[in-house]
Amino acid sequence: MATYSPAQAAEVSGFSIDTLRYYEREGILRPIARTSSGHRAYTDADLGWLDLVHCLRDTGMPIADLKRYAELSLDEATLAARVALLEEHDRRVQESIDALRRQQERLREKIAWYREQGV
Amino acid sequence: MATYSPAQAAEVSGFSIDTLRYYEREGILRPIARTSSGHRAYTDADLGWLDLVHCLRDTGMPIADLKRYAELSLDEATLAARVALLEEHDRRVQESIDALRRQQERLREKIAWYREQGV
DNA sequence: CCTTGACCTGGAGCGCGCTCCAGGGTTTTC
DNA sequence: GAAAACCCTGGAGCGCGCTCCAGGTCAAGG
Repeated sequence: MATYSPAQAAEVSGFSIDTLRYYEREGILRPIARTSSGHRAYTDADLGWLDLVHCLRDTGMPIADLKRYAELSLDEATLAARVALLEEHDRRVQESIDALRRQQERLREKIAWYREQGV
Repeated sequence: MATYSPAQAAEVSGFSIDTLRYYEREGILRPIARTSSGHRAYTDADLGWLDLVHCLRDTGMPIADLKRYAELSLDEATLAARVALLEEHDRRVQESIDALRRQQERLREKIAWYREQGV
């Protein structure tokens, strides 16, 4: 199995090296394997998880929730709970998309109104 | 013209009293009229502006941009610039909606994958 | 009158999510 | 074998957008 240096992991995942360390400290990443000299060696599994983390962060999941999800992932028996968590998050994402669209509609009405005033 | 106490303005606008004062300090609200005793008296025009502010904040416009917009509003001759600013913002809102939808799609694929694994 | 509650100001504090730094080891390149 | 590049740790700092506080003024009800 291939491993990745911190710089490579940052490159692939799209997070900065500092952010990767921060996530590890926060318990969002399980402790990353180390080389004999103590340098981190990220695995494909780590990068796969980081890919999901990116998706969840981009959709506004807070760090604290991500941490809870990561803790659940340590126990195989929590699969259903994890799916439930993702589905709950999906609902919240849908709500924020809807809210955004509603406000965008109001914004466009405002612009149209300006246009009518002869701008 | 009706006026509104800080508490009423907060009630109507949906911002807290502290936030209203903060916005005034930041120059997002022009200086609010005062009663003889120095208490703020918000006008209908102030509340109308706050309504737009709420829309812009809800769609993610930063405080700094809002301030620029407010400064433009002081000069009648900047109507076109203001509309341009709103349209630019509308584009950014559209982009974030699109990004959110793309990530939501990935999230749903992940959930579907879990489901296939027999959750 | 006196109490109660809303309001005032200037400035400090906070929660979030990073980001940066000092001071030190390691590994790669020439 | 020396310089340059990369990595380590613990902890401080930061940008944003509020939110709260101390210490004081003002106004309406009983």
